[in-house]
This record gives sequence, structure tokens and C-alpha cells, in this order.
Amino acid sequence: MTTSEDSNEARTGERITDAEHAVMEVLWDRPRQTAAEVCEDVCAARGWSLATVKTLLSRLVQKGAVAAEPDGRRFLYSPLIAREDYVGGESRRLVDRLFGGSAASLVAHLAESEALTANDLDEIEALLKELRA
Amino acid sequence: MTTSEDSNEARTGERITDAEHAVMEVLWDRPRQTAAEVCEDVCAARGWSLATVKTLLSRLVQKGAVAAEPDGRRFLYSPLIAREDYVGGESRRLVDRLFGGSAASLVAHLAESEALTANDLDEIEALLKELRA
DNA sequence: TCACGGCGATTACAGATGTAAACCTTGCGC
DNA sequence: GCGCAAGGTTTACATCTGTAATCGCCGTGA
Repeated sequence: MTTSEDSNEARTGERITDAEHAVMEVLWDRPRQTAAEVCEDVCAARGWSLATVKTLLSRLVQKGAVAAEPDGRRFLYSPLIAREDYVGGESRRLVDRLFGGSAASLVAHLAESEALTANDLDEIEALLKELRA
Repeated sequence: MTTSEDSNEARTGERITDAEHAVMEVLWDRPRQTAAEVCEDVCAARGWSLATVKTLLSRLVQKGAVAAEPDGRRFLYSPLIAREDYVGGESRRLVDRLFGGSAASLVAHLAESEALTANDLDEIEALLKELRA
């Protein structure tokens, strides 16, 4: 395959689903949380029950995306894959699927569809300068 | 909500899946094709059978994403949603989900992760200039 | 006219996903 | 010592997705 990456989910093979991703975000925000703690962060927002969070955490552990560190009789969960990597993978997927692999095309599209505010443009421009430096 | 769009799948409500998307691409490339014609374009590439294409076309029609114009005893299928809109919707979803809605963040990420080649940077810069003009 | 081939519609079916209840084990408080 | 609460594990189950096979209709060529 074209993606020579070996740092993200490509390694686990298993993809992280939408629901699972919500859990990952919580763990990325703060690692080493219990299922209950994670629930506190997402259950309300997504209308989930603690049971759902437990299931998702299990699946993530199975997928090798999350580590379960024993802490007494329970576990402290932490992400095993970096957010950077996940985000990178997802971004690349989108670019590959919809823009023929050209990231520039994506940016072009965002710009043309006015998804970019003047502010965004400024930021990007600044970024470019930085990258060029 | 932030998405004021009313032109794409938001209207249909139903999301277009990956497999369906492959079919859409063919139709965007050339509208008014029969199932068999579509198959010619994708079956080989995806290892599908004609039956699969038929199913996907049906689902797309149900979802209101594709129009089936009667032509004798068969149908000529055409996209009902513009590629622009689909691409825009998907892009926005990604940006919302992974970059807190900031397209600039996405660009920043692409840049930092070296997903952008020097060439890309040039293109983007040119684009910016144009947009500013 | 009659079987056959082309085509949409119906049905199938396994695996992934979202969402959760039920169950089981074990330390803790009474 | 014992039942309860907390936490993980197992089971459940409806949908959605991917991928087809099968059914039924009908126009066409023999």
C-alpha cells in the first residue's frame, strides 16, 4: 500500500470507530482514567451509559489502541496510539479517497467552499512562512 | 449549528458509505449510465460482481443520492448530489471531528506531518494569493 | 410462440457497530 | 463473616455495510 506509515492504527490493523474515537479523545485528554471517569466525560454528551463505555474500552484494548494498567481491582486506561497518528491516518484517508492523495487539493477545496475564514487564511499563511523558514 | 449547508447529503439525511461512494465517483465522472456500465468501471477494480453494483445503486436511489431515469426497460443512473457537496460535507465532518472545526488546524497538521510536499506548499500559497485578491 | 437473456427487485447473510443488560468476582463496611 | 457495591467480562441484539444469489418480468430472436 502507499501508506508507509507504521506508527498508527495501521499497525493494529483494526480501525477505530466513531464511538470508540469519542473514548479515545477522553483518554488523549487525560490518560490513566478508570471506566467510570471516562464515562463522566462522555456519557452525558453522547447519552451513553457506563456499560457502553466499558464495552468500548474493552474493544479498544482488544484492538491494541488502549492499554489497561491494573490498579488494584480495576484498570486505568491509557491510549496506546498517539492522537497525532490517528488524526494523521484519518486525514490521509480522506485526502486519498476524495482528493486523489493531493493534500493541496483539499486545501483548495476548503478555500473555495468558503470553509476557510479570513482568519484561517491568515493562520495558514503564517504557517507556510514558518514551514518555509 | 455551524454548518449552514443545505445542498448536500445533509438534505438526504442518509450518509453515503464507502462502497456507495465508489459508485458515486463513476456517476460523477459520467452521468446517465446503466448498472452494467457502472460495473464496467468499478467491478474489476473492487472485485465486485454486477449484482453488488445493482444493490449499491438501489440503495443510493433510496437514499435520494442518485436518480434513476427510465430508459426503456432499464434505468440510466445519475448523481443527485454534487460531488462538490459530498466532498465538502466529508471534509467538514473530518475537520469538525478531529480539528475542532478549524480548517487551519487541519492544514497545520498536514504540514507538520509532512503530508504536504514543497510543491503542495507552493500550490497552497498561490491559492491564498488568489483568494486574497 | 417460446425459451433466453438482460435488468430491476427481493431476499440473504456474515461481519462491524452502537448500545447496553446480565453476570461474576472480590474487597469493604457492618 | 456476609452482603453490597464496584468493576471487568460475557452475552445480546438491532442496524448498518459489504457482497451477492435468486426471483420475476419482458422484449427479442429462432
